[in-house]
Amino acid sequence: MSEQDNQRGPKFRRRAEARPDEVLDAALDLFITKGFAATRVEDIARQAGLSKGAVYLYFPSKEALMEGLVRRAVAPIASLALHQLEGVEGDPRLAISATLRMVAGKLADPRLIAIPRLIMREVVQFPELAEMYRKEVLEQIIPVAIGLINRGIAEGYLRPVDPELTVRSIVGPIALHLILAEVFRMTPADGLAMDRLMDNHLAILFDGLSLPERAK
Amino acid sequence: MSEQDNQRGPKFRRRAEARPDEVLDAALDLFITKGFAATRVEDIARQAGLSKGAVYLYFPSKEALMEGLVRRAVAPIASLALHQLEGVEGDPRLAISATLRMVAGKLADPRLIAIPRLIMREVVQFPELAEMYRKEVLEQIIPVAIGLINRGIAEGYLRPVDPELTVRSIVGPIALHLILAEVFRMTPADGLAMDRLMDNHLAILFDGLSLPERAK
Amino acid sequence: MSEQDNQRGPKFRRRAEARPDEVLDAALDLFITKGFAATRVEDIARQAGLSKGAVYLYFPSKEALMEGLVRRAVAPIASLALHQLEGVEGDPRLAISATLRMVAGKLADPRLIAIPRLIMREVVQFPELAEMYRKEVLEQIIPVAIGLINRGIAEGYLRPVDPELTVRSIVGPIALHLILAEVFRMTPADGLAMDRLMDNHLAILFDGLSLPERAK
Amino acid sequence: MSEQDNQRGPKFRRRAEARPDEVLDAALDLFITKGFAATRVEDIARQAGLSKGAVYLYFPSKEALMEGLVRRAVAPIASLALHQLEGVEGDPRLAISATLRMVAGKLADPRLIAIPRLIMREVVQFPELAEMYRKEVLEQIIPVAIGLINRGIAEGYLRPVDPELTVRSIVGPIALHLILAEVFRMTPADGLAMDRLMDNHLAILFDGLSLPERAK
DNA sequence: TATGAATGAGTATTCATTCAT
DNA sequence: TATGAATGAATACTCATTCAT
Repeated sequence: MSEQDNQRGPKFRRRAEARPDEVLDAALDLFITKGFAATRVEDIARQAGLSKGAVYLYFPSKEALMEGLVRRAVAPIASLALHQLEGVEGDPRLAISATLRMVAGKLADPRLIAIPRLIMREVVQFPELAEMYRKEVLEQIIPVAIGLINRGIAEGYLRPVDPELTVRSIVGPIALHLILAEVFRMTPADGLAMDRLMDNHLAILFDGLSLPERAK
Repeated sequence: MSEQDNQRGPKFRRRAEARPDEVLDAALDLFITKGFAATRVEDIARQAGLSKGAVYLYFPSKEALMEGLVRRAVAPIASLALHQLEGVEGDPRLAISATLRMVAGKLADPRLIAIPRLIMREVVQFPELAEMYRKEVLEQIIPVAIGLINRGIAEGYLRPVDPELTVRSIVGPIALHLILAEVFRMTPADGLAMDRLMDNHLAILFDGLSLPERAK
Repeated sequence: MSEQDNQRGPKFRRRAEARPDEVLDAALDLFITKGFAATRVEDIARQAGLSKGAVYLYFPSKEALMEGLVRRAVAPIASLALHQLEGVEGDPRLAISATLRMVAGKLADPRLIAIPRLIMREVVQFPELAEMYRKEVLEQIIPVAIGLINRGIAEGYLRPVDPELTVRSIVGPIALHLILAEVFRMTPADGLAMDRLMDNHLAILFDGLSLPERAK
Repeated sequence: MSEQDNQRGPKFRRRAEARPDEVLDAALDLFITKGFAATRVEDIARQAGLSKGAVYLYFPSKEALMEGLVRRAVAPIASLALHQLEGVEGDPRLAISATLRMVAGKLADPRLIAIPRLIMREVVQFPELAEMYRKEVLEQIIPVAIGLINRGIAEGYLRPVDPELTVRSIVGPIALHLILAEVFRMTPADGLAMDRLMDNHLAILFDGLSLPERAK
């Protein structure tokens, strides 16, 4: 089999083992761009550089692509934040700041918010995917965060808040910032400005919006 | 002929005036429950209590239903919050608290979050609807909120923050709370607990998560 | 009931008896312009100045409109030519010329070719209409024409031709001229030029295309 | 696996190369038999021996079938008559006779009149098809016929007639004969009798209907 | 493995016809 | 008579999935 044989593919054919991943990449792109329903399997195939029939060699159905997509994304995302939060000592605000800045950085990467966005969009069609994401990602990360907050409270760093609800206060502003940007195209004049958002958010988060009354 | 007679009786029921609204109600229900693509026009018709053909008397296409839905929702939502925020005097934190609690209460009503949820889900298919929502709702409300924050800063109530980004800090936690609940079925053990969320959120928002160092 | 009552109709409401005819006029117009299948009953109603439902007061179905159309057209057309051809004496070529010129004139009137054109177009859907037209129009006229030719032969005016087939030679050129004009938009540079066609046609018809060999 | 196996056996038959042509054959049959509007794409598919979906592999729409039909028919028809008329020498009446008899024979073949009949019927829906037929067929053939007539006149074989209008006199009787037969089921007692028609027509065409006055 | 022709279930939309008013 | 809102059968077209090669 000569070089000519590779005519219509990418420069060189990837090892077959990478195929399912290429299909998932293509599917993710298109599901994000056009939604699940409006994406044709043939589009995915073409974008992945193989034929419609071949997609079915790797995934038994279009729905299986969705599941595969989430399944693939779940593990690395979960471990990502855990390593940041586990085993930190001292002032938990430092850990929160650092982790949040790291997470915010990651989330600005379209490939990484893609999965939760996809789930948010298609949750009515695929409720089991939301559940999987919850179990594999959220329920791994949130308890760690809660533990951190609890420790912060116990050690006198943090006000005695409800840790579970406080997670919303920590992450919510970033989530809303991204939604406004992605869904409604509303960003500050200088773009996504994630750094400025984080500065502003962390300042308020830790020290509050109220101006300390000086002359007390 | 009594009222009961109209229940499901004759083949032809006559113009109800409210028909378009009934159709939109049905469409909203189903679009939320199943998504736009998976909802059949016939389902909408049945749910609205009329025939498939009749839907087309009021709306020229399935897409027009989506547009009609957003268009109908846009005006009242916008005016809702504006009346809360305009013309308030004194400590803006009181206005923010009151408005936020009101908004949070409204958003717990499924009919009201329905539209933004729908837009978030279908934005790739109907980007113009997101834009309409932005113009008619978000760009009406947000500047008022920004104005309030600016006044609060000027009058010495609030820390000198970036008002535009601070809006994310004010509303974000509520948004995330709702997303976790609606999309991922993650609520506190006692349910949506919106009141507790608001208490916790406002405490942090205004006074910060950090415990004031007393004995310093 | 005052003048005001007539608001939305034509200047004054026609006598009700004329209604069916108005409906047929409208139907003919539209069937010719758009074809039977592509014409909506509502279009006919609107063009006739009444409501969709009212059409069904006069005609039980859309197909009945077609039938009514042909039925109405049949009688006058038939009698038209008959009066020209019956009881003429002397050289039948004069009668043929006169009648043909008259017929050609009539056929240039869009309202009059409309019916045969309509039948030609819709014959597969309504074969019984073609049959009706044949019985009521063609089989009335053609025998008279044949009789005329036969007399012309017997009296030594005409060559001994097949009268039935000769009818095609007499009328065919006009038919083709109209088809080329109507269907394929092919007319001489100066328009339909029906007079010139008739002159040319009759010259050939009676005296032949061949140049008489003079010097014989 | 024998030829018989393809009769109607497996669910999937494989690319026959001739598929588009088979689909057009089926479409022509049905369009002629039932008209364009009354023919369902599924009927065409069944008649062509494949599935509805497969039709759309070859033609993007039902209308494209019409266009394909005319496009396919156009070239051979045009060249057909041209070869008859071009380059003939001597008495043009011989060429006219021969060509006309040939054309008449062809037109008696249902497959060949099918296209012009179809165009005549559907011209209001598809005016561009009539135009295509005019350009590709009529405007190819008619000028050649006109040239032949002009030569006949110049060489003293024919009377000085208008060549463009004379084409109607040459072809019209055949056209009308076919219309009477096809549309109105009016044929001579012995059937279509095309030969007798041609004899009668050509006799009149060349020598006229008038009996030469012998005793002159 | 890989292809892509073929299948056929599924759905938005149209429009003749009905009927309450 | 007259209206036009309402009905629902009918149909073009799409696309996930299959399978002969």
